[in-house]
Amino acid sequence: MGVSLKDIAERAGVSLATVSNVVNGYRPVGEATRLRVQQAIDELGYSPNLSARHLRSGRTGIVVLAIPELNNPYFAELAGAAIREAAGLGYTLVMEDTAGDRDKELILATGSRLQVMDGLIFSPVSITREEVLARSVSTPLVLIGEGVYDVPHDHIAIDNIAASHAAVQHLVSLDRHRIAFIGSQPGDLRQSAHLRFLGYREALAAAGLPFEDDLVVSTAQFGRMDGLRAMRSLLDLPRPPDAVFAYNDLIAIGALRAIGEAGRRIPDDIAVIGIDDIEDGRFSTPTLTTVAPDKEYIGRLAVQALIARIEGKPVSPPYDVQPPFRLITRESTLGGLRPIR
Amino acid sequence: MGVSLKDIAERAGVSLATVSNVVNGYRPVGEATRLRVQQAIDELGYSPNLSARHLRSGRTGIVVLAIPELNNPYFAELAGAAIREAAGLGYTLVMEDTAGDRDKELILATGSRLQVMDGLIFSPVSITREEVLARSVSTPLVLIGEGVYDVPHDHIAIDNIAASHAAVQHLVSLDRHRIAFIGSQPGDLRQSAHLRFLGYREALAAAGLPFEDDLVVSTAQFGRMDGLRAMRSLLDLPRPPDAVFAYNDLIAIGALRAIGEAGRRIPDDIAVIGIDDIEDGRFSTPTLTTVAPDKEYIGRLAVQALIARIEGKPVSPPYDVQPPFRLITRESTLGGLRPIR
DNA sequence: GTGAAAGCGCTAACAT
DNA sequence: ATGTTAGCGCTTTCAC
Repeated sequence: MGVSLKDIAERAGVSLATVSNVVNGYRPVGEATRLRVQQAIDELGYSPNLSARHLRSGRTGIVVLAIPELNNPYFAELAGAAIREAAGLGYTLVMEDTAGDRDKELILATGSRLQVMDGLIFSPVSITREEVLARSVSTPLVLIGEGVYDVPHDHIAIDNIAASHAAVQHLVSLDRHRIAFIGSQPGDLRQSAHLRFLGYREALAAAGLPFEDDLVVSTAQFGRMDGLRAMRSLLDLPRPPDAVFAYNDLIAIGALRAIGEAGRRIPDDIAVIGIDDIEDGRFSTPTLTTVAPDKEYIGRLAVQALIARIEGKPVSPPYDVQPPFRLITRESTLGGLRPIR
Repeated sequence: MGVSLKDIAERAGVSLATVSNVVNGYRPVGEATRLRVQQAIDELGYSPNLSARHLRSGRTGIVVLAIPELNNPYFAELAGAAIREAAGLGYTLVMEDTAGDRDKELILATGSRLQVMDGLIFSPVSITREEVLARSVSTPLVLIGEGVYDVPHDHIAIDNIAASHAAVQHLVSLDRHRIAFIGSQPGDLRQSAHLRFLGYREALAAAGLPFEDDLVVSTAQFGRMDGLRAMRSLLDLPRPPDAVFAYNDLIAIGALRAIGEAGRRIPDDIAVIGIDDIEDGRFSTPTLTTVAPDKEYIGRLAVQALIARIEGKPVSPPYDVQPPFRLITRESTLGGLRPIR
């Protein structure tokens, strides 16, 4: 094993507790003593054994961020912000890719793995509200995204209905009348798909446009290939849409490709909008109009809220935060060639 | 705290050691006893406290994967494979984004944080060979990528010179004579940029093509925006290139965009090839020709090698593995419209 | 096949 | 301001 507190204590001729206090600063230490101890630490190259500390204190210093797809740049960008924030607050963030798998999600939510982590930031997709409610462990839990609502935990998610409404409203303002939606889910899998669908219908209604079943396509996953396939089926329709609202940017990018392959022009024939503002969409051809949630904000806030709970700070009721979003218009709806800044 | 071994022991009327053996199977346990213990475990919902186990065993069960950019899909894809492999072998993988920062890399390599981790998988970019050699701690280290060579650690990296050679050779076979390279680094920052540059020169020489200083552009980072800017400067040349070999796919995608903005055709006017085979390039317009390293293989192998060292398995000298790569031709060099399978 | 007990390194309550 | 000490939950050696 490495150098321990005891080694330092002996070297500096002080007690264990004093060394601990120099390291952690829980109690004041005399200047002369501190210096001697610090010197011993430097000489011997001491660094604390976290397992021991955690065994003693009952905390591990580990928080878990569980997301459904590490491959999705949306989550990768969000995770980056979360990792930095956690590190800044003295915690280690471990990422867990659930792949949307029900069993994995259940294990995480009910907390069999809880002995390892102080808290969990969770973006569920397959799990139900009841299953989260049934959770018995007291490890703090912060939910992000729209998998589950109305549970007694901090929750951070953009207003999906409003965001979708804004997206579709943008297409309407461009005088599109046959607006498709890609990404609806059969059943309730991925709740946010449903919410975004609602926002879509709401905006259609507000614009006095009819709703057409044919123009809604569900997808198995939420990746580029799903968008490509869905768009192809839309293009095969007797009367294809003149605009597409995609559940997310990845799907939208797949749709862009399908439209291009079919020889249709964007946005002249078909305009496309997504949600997420991933970097791909800023550089695609054409560039992708999107609704941008503040990922940095979401990632940091989730970590802050979680750690506040872990450390017993807030007596407040669970937060329910709706982070800001904004419409970013680009070539896929506005047309033209708009050189990147 | 949760349920402990002691609770189980009392409930089942056996000793601590017996419960431990049921859980870990180090020693045989009588069938009847095992059953009683197992029942107690199930009833009380016991799961071992890892901090205690690790304190006792001197291991943490944590391995760290340190990469320079979590945002780069190449690393995100590789990380996914590594996380799964680690989990399968009973380890927790923690990701650390160094952002290529020298200080962060030094701390990681010299091992101040070592008490927390059993081993490190490291993709260095700013650190030197000497600094890695100077490392005093014995925590196993596996290097991936080309930051550092000839150090006494397992090392996994594609043959960069050969990969670059193959890429440039492909452009040559398309009868391109003015082939540019984007991503060279001033100084030795990111060694692989230098190696890919060497492969580029080698292929030019092999084809009997002259080397032109003007056609080599260095970039600050390795992202889409860097590729965009570099390509713009190339387009401003009196005699722009007729092909571009980019350090990676992200840069290549930025270049695609710049070429499109300038109204040139791909590949008719300028052909583009990258390295990495990230998903973006499979769906871009045009789709991107690339050299594909086997990311899944690299991620899994790195974890396997590391854990073998941690568990003291191999007496073998450090591996130096060159994972396979292959050329994937797409529209950005072949032209046409090639519908995605 | 099973039990008793030492001790991993640390923190915090209790002394001085 | 500093020291002493009791465990946190577990693995493992030594007994039986």
